Amino acid sequence: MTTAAPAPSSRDLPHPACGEIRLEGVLHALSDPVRLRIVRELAAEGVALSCSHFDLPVTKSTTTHHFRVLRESGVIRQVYEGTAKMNGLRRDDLEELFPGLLDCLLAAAAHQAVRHGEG
Amino acid sequence: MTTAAPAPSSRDLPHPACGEIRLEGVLHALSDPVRLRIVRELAAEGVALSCSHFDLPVTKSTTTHHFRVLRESGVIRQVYEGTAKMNGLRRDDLEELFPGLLDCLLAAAAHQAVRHGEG
DNA sequence: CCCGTACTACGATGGCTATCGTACGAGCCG
DNA sequence: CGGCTCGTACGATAGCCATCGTAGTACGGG
Repeated sequence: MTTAAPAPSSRDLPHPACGEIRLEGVLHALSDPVRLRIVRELAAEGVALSCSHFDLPVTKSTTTHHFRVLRESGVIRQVYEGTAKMNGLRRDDLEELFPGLLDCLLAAAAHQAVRHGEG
Repeated sequence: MTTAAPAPSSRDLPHPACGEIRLEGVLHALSDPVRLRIVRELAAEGVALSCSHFDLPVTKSTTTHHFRVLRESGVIRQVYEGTAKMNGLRRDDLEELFPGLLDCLLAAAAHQAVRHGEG
């Protein structure tokens, strides 16, 4: 079977190990409106999404930059799938490192969104 | 009695109203190690502390800067008291705006501190 | 094989920011 | 008053960072 060897594509991306994820880095990543929006959308959909799925108010170069910041801070995991790059929240890792934090942050963001229109 | 007029000192500092506090700003404020440390210490003590109470690895100028960032982001409240400037967490305001967030962040910071020595 | 789509890499740029040093203002104490 | 402590203001600096445009790579389909 050797089903344990995925290697669907030769391109793979560097992710921080759980022990390397820093709270300050996570907070910094989420302190940008564009990135916070990305994370909120990922959480809402619940599944990995391609970069092109998002309709962001910045160019594609900048979008790439934001996704990289999220990946390098440990917030998301990125995997190539054909030409698409799928982005998924590292929910389990974050939950283990900072229990309850992600949900709390998402709730806070939702709370704020309701207050400032954009329900 | 007109006990409602404090005015203990002519100097008072501008604070954001609750409606002006933005989650992104709070996260950005807490994404700096020095500032996160300040907030953790304020939370641990539970009372307002003077700037000079903290033993930070930066000069006094920089300390002033960090306290201002915390105040302008809505995380702390600063009040002069004689020559000292007392700093207190805006726990109630933050709790109303982002329920549970502050405690969650503090727990995450504590969790990380345990993991990376400094228990 | 050619093309289109998805994303990246690189370089430039302007703005923010963490840091410092020095000089100063505000209150307290002797 | 004179000096002390606390904290600020201002200017400088260096580094980071969000943004863009252009050019390029990787993959899949006709």
